[in-house]
This record gives sequence, C-alpha cells and structure tokens, in this order.
Amino acid sequence: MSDMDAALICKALGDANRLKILRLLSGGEKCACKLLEAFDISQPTLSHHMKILCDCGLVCARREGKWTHYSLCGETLEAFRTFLSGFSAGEKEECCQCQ
Amino acid sequence: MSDMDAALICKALGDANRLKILRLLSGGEKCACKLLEAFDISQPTLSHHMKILCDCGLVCARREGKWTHYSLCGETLEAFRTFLSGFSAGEKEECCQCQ
DNA sequence: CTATCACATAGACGCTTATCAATGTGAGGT
DNA sequence: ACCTCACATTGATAAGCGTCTATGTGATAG
Repeated sequence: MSDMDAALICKALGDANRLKILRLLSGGEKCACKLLEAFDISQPTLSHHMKILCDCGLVCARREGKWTHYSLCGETLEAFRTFLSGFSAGEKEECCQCQ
Repeated sequence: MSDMDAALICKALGDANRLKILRLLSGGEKCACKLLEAFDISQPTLSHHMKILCDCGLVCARREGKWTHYSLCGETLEAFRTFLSGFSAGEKEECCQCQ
C-alpha cells in the first residue's frame, strides 16, 4: 500500500460520521436506507460519505434492484493495519550538535 | 480509545507530509532541524504539522536546550491499531424488502 | 408510458486546513 | 547586555471539506 492510498484511507477515517458508518457496517452488510436511519444527516450527505469510503476501498457497494448494499472490505482494512505496522518507535539517533 | 481520539489521529494521518514525518521518526528520535531537511516546506509549516502530531498523541516532543527532539509514541500507535481491530467485515444482514 | 422509490450528482455556502511571511520566545554564546 | 540560533505563534490567503437544497438517474410498479 502506497502513502497516497494510506492518506486517502486516513482522510476517509478522519470524520466521526464515517467512523460510525464503519462501526455499523462491522455488524454486517447494510443498505443505504438503513444507514441513513442512524444519522441526522441528509440523504445526499450520506451518499457523499459512502462515495469517500468506497473510493478509498474501505467499503464495497453491491447494487440489487433499487437498493445499494454496503459492506466493509476486510482486505483493505487488513492492508491498512499492515501499513500502520510499518511505523514503530525506534531507538534514539544522533542528531545535531546536542549529542 | 474514543471515536473522537481516533478521528483526531486519523485526521493527523491524513496528510502525505505527516505520514512521511512518521516514517522518518520510525527510524528513531529526530530533532526538528533534521526533519525539516527532508521536506520542501517552511519551518513554520513543519512546526504546525508537529503540533498536530503531538496533540493527537502520535508523537512526543523532548526539549533539550535549543533543540526539540521528536519521537513516535508506540503506545498511541498500538492503541490506534487496536481501535481499528474493532472493525471487521461481518456477515450479510437482512435489510429492506430486498431479502 | 407515467409515477414512484432509492440513491447519485450538481451547485452553493460556511468552516476547516495547509501554507507562507513576519514576528515572538527562550536558551546559549560572546 | 546583546546577539544568534532553534523553534513556536500570529495573521493572511487559498484550497479543501461537510453539509444542505435542488435535480438527475435507473429500476420497479401500476
């Protein structure tokens, strides 16, 4: 996963509403109308958030007739966790004249 | 970790420059002047990014004379990874009339 | 074909954010 | 005391983001 992909995912996660959406989808696949019930936002706003979550790969959309079903993408989540594992607090390094 | 804490961390991570800073700090503690060399941004801009990274707990600052040394906070990183583990792709649920 | 339903898109508005130049601050050095 | 160095803060500006209303689209029902 590239830095650009990761930054996209981070931006997608950096909103309380979208975190709540992910939590709801953790319970399993849900359609947009069910998600909308859990929020005080308008339908276009939810649609906007879903687009962001889908564009970064965290969520998958499945059309079925009039309805759109959304679900978490476990692969992307796992890849992102792996990406984060690349960061780790290391040892002190010599730096400047202060050493 | 609360949703608000997590959203703060996500927002902090949602910038390519700050991701690069974290990668640099993965190599160990570094002072601001060393970090600045790796970027094409001004010193106030770097200071701004460091503040965001410190405020969300991902990075710790250590003053030593004129210099400020920054390092990754492993505890916060680990807590964030744990937070992400709370999300997982579940099973399909009944939803709407389409089932 | 027309109407309705579920969702997406477009455009507008206010708020936040990234960035810079200018200035402030606090520690050392002379 | 004064200056310099390393970094923080301030104020301004442009870009981005979340939200809304209004409208478009594509599928289903009558």
